[in-house]
Amino acid sequence: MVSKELLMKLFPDWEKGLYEEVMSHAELRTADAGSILLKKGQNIKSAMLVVEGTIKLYQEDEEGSEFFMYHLTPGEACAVTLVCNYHLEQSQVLAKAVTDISYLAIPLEFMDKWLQKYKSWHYFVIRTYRSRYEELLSTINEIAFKNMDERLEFYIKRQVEQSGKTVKLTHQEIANDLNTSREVISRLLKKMENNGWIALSRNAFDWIKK
Amino acid sequence: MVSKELLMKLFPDWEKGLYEEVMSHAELRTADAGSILLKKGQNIKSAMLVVEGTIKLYQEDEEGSEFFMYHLTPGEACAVTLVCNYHLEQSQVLAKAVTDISYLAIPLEFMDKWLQKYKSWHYFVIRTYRSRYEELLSTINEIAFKNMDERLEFYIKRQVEQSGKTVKLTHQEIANDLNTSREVISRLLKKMENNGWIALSRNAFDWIKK
DNA sequence: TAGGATTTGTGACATTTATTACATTAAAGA
DNA sequence: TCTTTAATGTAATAAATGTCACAAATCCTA
Repeated sequence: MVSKELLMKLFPDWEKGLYEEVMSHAELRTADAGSILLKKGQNIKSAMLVVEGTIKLYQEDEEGSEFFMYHLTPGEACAVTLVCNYHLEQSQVLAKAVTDISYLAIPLEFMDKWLQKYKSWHYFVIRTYRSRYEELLSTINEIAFKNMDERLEFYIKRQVEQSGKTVKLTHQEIANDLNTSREVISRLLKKMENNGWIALSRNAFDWIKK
Repeated sequence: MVSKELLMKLFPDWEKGLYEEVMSHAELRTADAGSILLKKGQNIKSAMLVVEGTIKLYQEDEEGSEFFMYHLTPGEACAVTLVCNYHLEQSQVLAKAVTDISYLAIPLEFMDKWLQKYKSWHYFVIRTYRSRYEELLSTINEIAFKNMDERLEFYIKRQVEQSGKTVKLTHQEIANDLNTSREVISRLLKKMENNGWIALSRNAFDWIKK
């Protein structure tokens, strides 16, 4: 069970009654770093609100390649799971836990009830969609207009925002997120090191620019 | 002024009172084919609901290149204009009329009022954001995973859905929408013609595949 | 209908990214 | 420590796309 205090901290704009409902109907689940929370094509069974840790959202293609879109952090919700009219709705995205996480899983039948009942929930859903829409816009901005060196820089900065100067990712993992090859990332990281932007080590590097 | 009948046809799920409000507060505006309705960075002054014609939504980069994302057709609304908390909100996107259009312009002060007052408006906003989010997902799917030949095919199919088998666009215009060069498009279209997918002519071509 | 403007076709070449192939290095176990 | 595995470095080459240059076709207008 989640405490009301925690809920109020994570979701400060909710109505009183909504906290109570969440406490009685949401299940607090945990998942290990690296585990897959939602797959493309999988039926959505519950809404997902992040309590602790970081989740990465991906677009998945037919062959199983994954393209990183944005992070979800505590107090944020997975937009696609919030609006499911019928139970057979399938996920369009892939969600993976980056760290060990805990999240609230809310059965879908409450989604429509709460939309009817709580204004603050309605606003929460709208704000969630709006902010995810904006994340996708900036993702599109990157891939539509920029070359891999700039995209990598943007990508690293987003990681640094999430988890600090030390980025604990292998070149291969970064390559997968950006849908390119490991060699390309190795070369570009080496160039960044030569420029004094990062300090490379094994399985990780530090962002030291500026 | 718009008739209630038209509104009911375009926006069938609204509440009675909402139709009245729209009729008294929305301004029906027209714009010529090709005109720009919203620029990146421009202050948003009113919400935009399409009544007639087609609008194209673009992502714009710093140098002014434009990348096509999706169409808006009658009964649809421009998501970014629907949720503006304060009046200084700036547009993240570029909106252009493809055909001569008419649309409802609703002053921003009503956005929050109607969210408070009309459930059907709330649902309308959520549905709008959800469907635009999904459009962006499929746009990302194209640019992240596919080569230009497949992207061009996808692009043409979307045009055909909008305006029929005859696509009235120059190679240069298509190149701008896909952020590539005219030569690339000319070559790929020529290949499609050789494959019997399209019939080329000046300023336009026909999609004849299948 | 001649001349100019726009659109399209196409070759040559540059750049960016992807692929292949291996060597080297660091970490993890046995 | 020695072995094994995973991660990284790097060159050579291929493929996709972008750029430049100019010809040809089509349309528009004087």
